[in-house]
Amino acid sequence: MARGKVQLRRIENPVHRQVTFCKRRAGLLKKARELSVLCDAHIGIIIFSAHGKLYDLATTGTMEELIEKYKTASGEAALQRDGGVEHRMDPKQETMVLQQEINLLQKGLRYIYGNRANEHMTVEELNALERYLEIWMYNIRSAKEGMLKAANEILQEKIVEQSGLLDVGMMVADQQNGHFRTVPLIEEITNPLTILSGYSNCRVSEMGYSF
Amino acid sequence: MARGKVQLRRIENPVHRQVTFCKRRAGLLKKARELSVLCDAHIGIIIFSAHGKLYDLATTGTMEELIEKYKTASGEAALQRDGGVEHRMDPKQETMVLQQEINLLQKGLRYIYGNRANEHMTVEELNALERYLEIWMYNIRSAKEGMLKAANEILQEKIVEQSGLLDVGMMVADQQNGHFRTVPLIEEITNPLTILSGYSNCRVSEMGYSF
DNA sequence: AGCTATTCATAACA
DNA sequence: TTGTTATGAATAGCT
Repeated sequence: MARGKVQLRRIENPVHRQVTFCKRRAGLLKKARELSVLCDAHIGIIIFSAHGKLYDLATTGTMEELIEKYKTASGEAALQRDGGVEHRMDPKQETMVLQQEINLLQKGLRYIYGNRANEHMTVEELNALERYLEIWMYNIRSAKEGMLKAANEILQEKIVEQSGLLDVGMMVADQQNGHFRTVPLIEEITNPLTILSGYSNCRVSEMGYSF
Repeated sequence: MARGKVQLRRIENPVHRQVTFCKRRAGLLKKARELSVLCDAHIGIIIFSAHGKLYDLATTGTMEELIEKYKTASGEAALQRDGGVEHRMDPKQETMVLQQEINLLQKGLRYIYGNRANEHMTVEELNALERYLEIWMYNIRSAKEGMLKAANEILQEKIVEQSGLLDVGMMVADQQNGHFRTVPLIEEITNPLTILSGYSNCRVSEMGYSF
């Protein structure tokens, strides 16, 4: 920033690095204090030097209070507070949320293929991220389709062998009226994450599979 | 800092204050990232706007990790920190870990899909996201495999045993009748990524698959 | 730690 | 919001 443009990479010279660390750290904390005052913001900053020494700033109250607020705001504390069950949303609402989340995932994936230049990451890093997400998407879709398709095929097959006395299909109870209804098959399920995470997240026995 | 020296007090004009908040917040986070890279520092920043909206940055790993380091470094006794197994099995702890994964993924998505100028991920965060995705993939495969295997076994078993007396399919009991366990399909799923990270070391048989 | 020469950040404006 | 520009600030390289 002065007498030479700075390169955005680690300063190799230890002396230079230490000096820069002191100066910029002071600058960063000053900026934070200014932002806090100018805009009524509450700011907490935690800095660990390379050797592990801690520097911190809390413009409002204590760092602990900010951390608590952070945990609440980032959604973690909410689950702990109200015991996990009662606060849960109605299934349909939850489904909508999940669907939106999946849409966002899919949008993100589409965006990757948009081939945008980026100034904050190296090409190698972006490529690595792309590869992971490609693999991710592939496996999600494959797993979803493979699992449900195979499950349906097995069911169909077994039922046919049993001479068709039984109702064929996956059934699930409607929690509202206690009636059974058919579980949507693969065509209706556009959200691979939801499906897999749903099954994965539960023990099968707890899911009420009954054959 | 330009076209007029700034006064270090709250900006009264709401429009000016909001604009300044946006710009200076971006500047602050940029400075933090630079300091982190240049000097090998690990930095966490928590910003609450006047209205309570959260903005955060963790240049290394996750904010939670930095908070843990902070609590240790600042001499506070770490709360309820004990043996790995018990710790791992505690649902609340598990929820915390999973929520961290979710936050990371969502941040990744914001980075990918949203305005890259406003959302930044460090290499460390990207690496963490990569690790989560790997675990995720592994568990999806395990779950799929486990489900199909279990389903096959049970279908074989039950169909032979029951000789077609029972309905074949996935059934769920109404929670009220107590006869079957409720299937926590959607309502137990707080987020797609919440998959199995707690079960990643379990074999299918250990996951309680039973029909 | 101080001291500039420069680059950077950004307040006001569009 | 997004961009432009005139200026005030921050700071890299030296002492």
